[in-house]
Formats: sequence, structure tokens, C-alpha cells
Amino acid sequence: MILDTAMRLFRERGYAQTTMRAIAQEAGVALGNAYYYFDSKEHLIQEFYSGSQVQHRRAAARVLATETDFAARLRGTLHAGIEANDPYHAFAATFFKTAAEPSSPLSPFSAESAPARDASIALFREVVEGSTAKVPADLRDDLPELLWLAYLGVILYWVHDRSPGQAKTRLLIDRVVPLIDRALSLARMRVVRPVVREVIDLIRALRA
Amino acid sequence: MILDTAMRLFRERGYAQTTMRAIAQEAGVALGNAYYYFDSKEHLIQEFYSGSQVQHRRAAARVLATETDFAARLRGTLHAGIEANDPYHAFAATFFKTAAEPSSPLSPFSAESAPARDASIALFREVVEGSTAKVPADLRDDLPELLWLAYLGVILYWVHDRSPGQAKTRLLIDRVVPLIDRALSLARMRVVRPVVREVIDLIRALRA
DNA sequence: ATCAGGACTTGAACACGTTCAACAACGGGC
DNA sequence: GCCCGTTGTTGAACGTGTTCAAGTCCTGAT
Repeated sequence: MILDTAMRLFRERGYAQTTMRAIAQEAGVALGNAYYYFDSKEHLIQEFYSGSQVQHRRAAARVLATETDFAARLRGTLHAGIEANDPYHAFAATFFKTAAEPSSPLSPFSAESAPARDASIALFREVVEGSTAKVPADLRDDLPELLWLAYLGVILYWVHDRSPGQAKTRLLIDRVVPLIDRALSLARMRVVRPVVREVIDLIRALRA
Repeated sequence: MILDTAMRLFRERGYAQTTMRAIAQEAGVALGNAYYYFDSKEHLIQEFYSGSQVQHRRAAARVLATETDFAARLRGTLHAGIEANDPYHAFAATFFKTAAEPSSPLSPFSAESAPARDASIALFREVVEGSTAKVPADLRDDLPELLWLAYLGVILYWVHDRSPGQAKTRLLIDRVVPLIDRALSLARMRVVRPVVREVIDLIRALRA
């Protein structure tokens, strides 16, 4: 109840303009009571976070069920991602503001976000494994995480995207997916191979 | 005076723990007076932003003056960047938290940040143009901005880097620079050329 | 010397997120 | 039916960033 009210007000007035007092009043509870259910105003966003991940999966399911072409699957999944977050674009800025802080539990790299992160990476693993693409063996393990990182990049662009209907983000997706697809082919070439090898090694070194 | 005091307190106690009242008191002025010189607490950071840019340029100057090899110049400049920000690593998190918000004047993409941004891109133009590297003509225009973006990526990683002395970020730089160098060579190959062409086109389309 | 007008300074007041001690409602064990 | 611990609820109070009307100080023109 409180969460729904909060989300509605966030959408209507924006995050900063929505006071905890307004949320409490609209939800018909006392101010302090909101803090019984949510640790802070920011934690209200945390709830939205997991919800959006579920939405993403749902929106991507259709494409992943029917399509086998890698590029099409990736394209569909990326579009599904921004579609799932579309209603919240206006206040997503504030959301990512707090998410950008490393110590914040809302950070996509934080321990608290691990479930949502793992679920998201798993989604991109589905993208890869359900496709007919021939991925080099050593890339196959890390590719889902790389795609997830690319997805974060898309989201980052989307948050900053002020074009009507976020048309530019859709353009970005439509044109970047073929590039990734092509890069994946190039990754099998003899000249390019060592570079790919090094990229993989570097990522593993940084993750450790 | 106020700025120096604020920066010292930020370093000592962190951003959130430093109150405007504490800054005013330590600086020997009234609370409201701080707002005569700075629009907000966040704007205090804006000042640091430009200051750090100057530090970066200073720290990079030595390498850029002596070295002509592209990889060495880039490596030196990137290292100089994190060195310049090193004293502020602890509270840089908070800094980038507000910087991540698109509407914030502190965003590296905002109009208010244009001077610092342009100065930073110009620095990477120096990296390219002072080097002996053979850069394809169509890449030459956009490469500085791409390198600046890569620098932002490094900073982003650095902010999240909890390893002692931010050793991992230094590792990232040392290993990513040769990769960029190699990629630049590959960019001249006939097979790779169309991909590079498309990347450039995409960037220009997104920027417009 | 005087004065006008701007530059600077002040601290009380405001709205906000958050905390907390107190209170109410509930539910299960006897 | 009564008790008591848990769960839920309340609004006053605190500390915060920020605003503002009111003051003080300075500077240059007369």
C-alpha cells in the first residue's frame, strides 16, 4: 500500500518532490509508520529495482521463446529492458543517482543486489545459449556478463537520453547489436584472437 | 577560504558527515554566508571538479612533454588522472553519486561541466596529436572524445575500486592501454574497417 | 563629509528525512 | 477472560540543507 502510493507519487511528481509526509498522508498512515516497513526513502526504490528485473524477464520471454538468431535475441532483450523501465524514465535519474554510489546497497555491483544481478546475467546467458551463434569456447563463459555490462551501458545512456520517447536509446540498441554480432564473428579471426584472449584475461584479473 | 575548509572537512570526515554549519564555523563565517559564495553544498564539489581537472593536466604534462609513443602517452595521462584524484578517493563516491544524475550540473555531460569536459577532451587530443601513432583520418576527429569516455570508464571503475591503493585500477590502465593501442592498429585492417566506420557513424548519430 | 547603492554578512525560520519513546491492537497460552 | 509479548502505529522532536528579510560594510561620486 505504502509502496504503491510512493511509486505513484514518484511517477507523478518525481522523487525529490515527493515527501515522506505526502506518501504517508496519501497512504493513510502516520509519517513514522512508513519507516516501520521501509528503512528509508531510498529503500522504497530498492523495491522498484527487483520489480523492474521481473518485468524485464517477462518482457524478454516472448522473444527468447520464439527467436533463435543471436542478434534478434539480444536486440529483443535489450529493448525489453528499456520497455520495462519506461514508465519510470522520469525519475530513473534519481534512482541511478543513488545506485551510482558504490557503498549503496542499490549499486548494481553491491552484495545486496546480487540476486537481481545474477538473475539479469542469467537472462543474458539465455540469450546466448538459446541462440544458434557460434561463440568461441573461452568467450562463452564470460559473454553473458559482458552483455549484462553492455546492458548497463545502454541503461546509463537511456537515463541520460532526453530525446522524445528515448528514440536515441532505441537507435543505440538497433545499431549496436549488429556491431556486437559482427564483433563476435571477428573474434574468431586469427589476427583478432590474441586481443580477445587478452580482454578475457583482463576481465578475469579485475574480477578476482 | 570556505572552499578550502570544506575540502579539508570532506577529506577528514566525508561528504555526508560534513555539515554546512561545521564548514561555516570552521571557516569563521555565518551559516548563511556560505550560500553567498556557493549555491549549494553540491556546488562546493563543482569547484573541486575544475580543480581536479587542473591537477590532472599538471600531472600529465611531464609525460606529454617527453614521450611520443601513443601508448606511453595514454598510459601516463590515465595514471595522472587517478593520481590527481587520489586524495579524494574516499569521498569521490559521494561526488560521483551526484555526478551520475543527468539533471545535475555536476554531471560530466551537463552544460555547466562543458568547460571542464572540453579541457579534459583537449588533454586527450594532446595525447593523440603529440604522438607518433598513425590514426586513420576519420577516427582522428573523434578519438580524443572516445579516449575521454574511456577515461570516464576508468574513473568509474576507480570509484568502485576497494583494492588497497586502488591497485586494480592501475592494473586496468596498464593492461587496457596496450589493448587500445592494438585495436588502433587493427582499425586499419580491411576486414575491420567497416566495423570501425559504423562505430564512428553511430557515435555521431547519437551525439547529434 | 555625506550619501546612495551595491557587496557582503547575519541568524532565525522553513521543509525535509529520520528517530524514538510512548501507545494501541493483536494473538496465543493458560 | 486475562495476561503478556509481539507487532503495528503515532506524532513530536532532532539535525540537516536551504532561504530570506534584515542588517552592516565598503566604495566612489558629489
